[in-house]
Amino acid sequence: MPIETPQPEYRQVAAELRLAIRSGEFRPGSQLPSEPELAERFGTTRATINRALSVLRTEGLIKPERGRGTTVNKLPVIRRATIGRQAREAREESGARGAFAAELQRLGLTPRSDVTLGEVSAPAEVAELFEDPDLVLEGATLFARRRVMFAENVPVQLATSYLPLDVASAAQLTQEDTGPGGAYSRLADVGLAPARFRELVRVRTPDDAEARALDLDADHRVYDITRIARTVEDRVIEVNRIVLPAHQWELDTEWEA
Amino acid sequence: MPIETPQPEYRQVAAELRLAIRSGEFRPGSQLPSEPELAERFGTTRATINRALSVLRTEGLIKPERGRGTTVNKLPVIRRATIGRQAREAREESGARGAFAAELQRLGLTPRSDVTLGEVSAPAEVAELFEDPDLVLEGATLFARRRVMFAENVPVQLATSYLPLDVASAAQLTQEDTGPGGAYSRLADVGLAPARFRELVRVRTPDDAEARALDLDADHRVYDITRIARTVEDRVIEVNRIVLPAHQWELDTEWEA
DNA sequence: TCTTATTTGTTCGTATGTATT
DNA sequence: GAATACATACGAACAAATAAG
Repeated sequence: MPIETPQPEYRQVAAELRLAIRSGEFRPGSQLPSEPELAERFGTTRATINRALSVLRTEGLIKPERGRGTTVNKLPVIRRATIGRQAREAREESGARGAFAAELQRLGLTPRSDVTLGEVSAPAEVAELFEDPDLVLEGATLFARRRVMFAENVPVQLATSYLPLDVASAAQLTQEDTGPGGAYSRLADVGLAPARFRELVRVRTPDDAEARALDLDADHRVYDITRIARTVEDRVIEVNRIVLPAHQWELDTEWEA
Repeated sequence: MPIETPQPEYRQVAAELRLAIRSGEFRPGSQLPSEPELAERFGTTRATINRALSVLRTEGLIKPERGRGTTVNKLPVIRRATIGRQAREAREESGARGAFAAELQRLGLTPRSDVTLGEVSAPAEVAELFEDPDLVLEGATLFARRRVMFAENVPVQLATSYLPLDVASAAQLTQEDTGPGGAYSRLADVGLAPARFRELVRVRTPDDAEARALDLDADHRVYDITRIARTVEDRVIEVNRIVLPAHQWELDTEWEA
């Protein structure tokens, strides 16, 4: 009979610190005691404390920084509505530009967004999703709108929208400002309104570029979301690759039977 | 200017081993060399190898076991359809009982499922979702159908379906076998067909019970899905809490604009 | 059943590196 | 430059699970 295995020391310490944070002993935004101090307090060595802290770091609860100390994170969990986020009402909610801004305004957070535009060579896994003989090839040229989105100046989302070149220019999406309602409203304006969507969600570790852009460690987890938008005629009109720090987001889907 | 920081040694080792696995040098189901052997091969110590392996373990790529050695995992990623999984056709697909069996049969995997039935005291976060004055209280009594689901005898899903007592008995869901089409078909039979669904998805570490049931480590990640089903009259008829090992599942959602 | 060897998990002590104050 | 703080690495030891005899 498998008796209760006592948890290893670094997990016990992690659990106690987790409780101390939740109970308010260490408040969001405040500093934890240094590792040597914690080692003293828990009667163990710095190596064990360091391992315990790295558990909480990976969970997104704290942010240890060399030379600076360890801070308790403060951002609340952001809820992302999967369906309806493309509805015009949601996108234009309280004057917000796009679904992201609306999501943050609901939490009282200040959104900001950096956009980079340009033609790119299609990654293989994106190209094949277009199901278009001219585009299936890896290396075909697509128009890309890369966005880095911030909440309170903390990066919380990466999104790269890939469009066929003709679509991008027809819908005037080669400009930075997509106007009220965002890119989907512009596509609708030229008769290319998205009619069907599909999202594939995975969880994985961030690659180097993502970790840098989102200020994550290599052992954090991100949602990797691929969204495919089609017109009524079933033409794939956009592929959007979205990366979200997993500990900062909750996905919310509603539908009718 | 922040020059390229070379990755730490344990990450370099992890990356090389990841490649070696993907390239086929170490095949799914086979054993990795022992830690001392790998330490020799990479010119480092066992401590560093151990840390590198724990990176790959957390990613779900390998399964180190004390005394036994380290095995390369073999289960493919399972795709879970969010919408449509409640459609009768999907549930009854190729004679399968329920959506889970259908998902696995599509991959050629053998499903198995253990069910535990009984009345339980409602967890607070479940009770409040029922929005029913008699049930809102923590500790109200609900009927629970707990399922542990296996693919090739590996546990890959936990699901606990909570129902009000009167609903459970009316729909005959207090019996183990829910018949063709599963529980939702039985609810429909008695005029309580679910009409609207909502799913909230989070990613977190498993608790002790989940880790045991799913054979996971404490630093793995799981999807924590809460599904709420309502009737046409908007009555919450079921709350389903689903736990999936994050590295084994992909979530697939399709919808019309 | 008992013993022994093997394998991974954890902890310690120490040392060094890197970033910040 | 010095002090502080976290990150990584090494070597050693022991614990716990397994396998082989």
